[in-house]
Amino acid sequence: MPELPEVEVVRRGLESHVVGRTIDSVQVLHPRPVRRHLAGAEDFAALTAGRVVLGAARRGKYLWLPLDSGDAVLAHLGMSGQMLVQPSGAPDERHLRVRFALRPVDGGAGDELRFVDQRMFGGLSVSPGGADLPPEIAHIARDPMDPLFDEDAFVAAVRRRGSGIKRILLDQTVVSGVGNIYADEALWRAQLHGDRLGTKLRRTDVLRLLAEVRAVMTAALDEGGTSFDALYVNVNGESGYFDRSLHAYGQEGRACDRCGTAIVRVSFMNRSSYFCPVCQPRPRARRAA
DNA sequence: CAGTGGCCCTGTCTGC
DNA sequence: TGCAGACAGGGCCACT
Repeated sequence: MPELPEVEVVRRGLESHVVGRTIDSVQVLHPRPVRRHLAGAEDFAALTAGRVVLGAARRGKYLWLPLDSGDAVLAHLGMSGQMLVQPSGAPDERHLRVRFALRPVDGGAGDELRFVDQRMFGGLSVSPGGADLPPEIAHIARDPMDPLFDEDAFVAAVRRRGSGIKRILLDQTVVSGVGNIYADEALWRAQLHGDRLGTKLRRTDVLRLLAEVRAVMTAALDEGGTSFDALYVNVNGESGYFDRSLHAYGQEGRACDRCGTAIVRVSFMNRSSYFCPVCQPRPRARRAA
């Protein structure tokens, strides 16, 4: 369940291990992860083989690798995607989907960049001319850790919307990189209920919430960064971050770390929301329900 | 146009 | 034991 901090950790790993390398050959082992590449798997391989990777960039949860052709490999990890660098010859992972053979450097052993994805919500595509910013994701807002993130615009966008603040946090066109876990954690820290309407929030509430989004992401990044030395991306729930630092997400029935009240779980958009019913009181009833 | 909710996908876990 | 169903969930898209 990679969210922004985990994706950033992956980006750093790609930056140090893949940037500057030449892709010798590409093998697509399952069509679904390249479904967004409409021209098909063979075209995907043809456009990436022989190219040099010039960088590793990220916006929100999207990653892209600018190539020397001016195109970019655009990637989304979905909820179970991994990018692994493995020695060529290492046994294939059970859910290996795409293999990029990297040209050996200085006569060293060859290795591979592997896209592994169990549930295949994620995927790869080649973005034509997308080296700077793939047009496919140009509509996505900057994330809260981006130096160019516009706080005033964020506050204005939130206060313009008649949806609950949690849904707004998850809307990639308002702010990117926030998923279900960090949304619940930030709302708990800011003591706001996710159903509070954007239009009814005060500027100070929104700014406090934004600060908490950044705080929880920064904490996760600090912890995630340390367990990543060998470019080993563990996205199967054991980042070490989950058990130690979560106050709300997944804590149903456990005492709130602030007031001791049992954390409540409710269904939300085909998933779950967790919150403290005392620290994060529901907004006043919104007519029939 | 803004807002809402369904769907995609597979592995794991729970309950009958 | 075996099977059905719930659950995990980001982002897209159809619909109101």
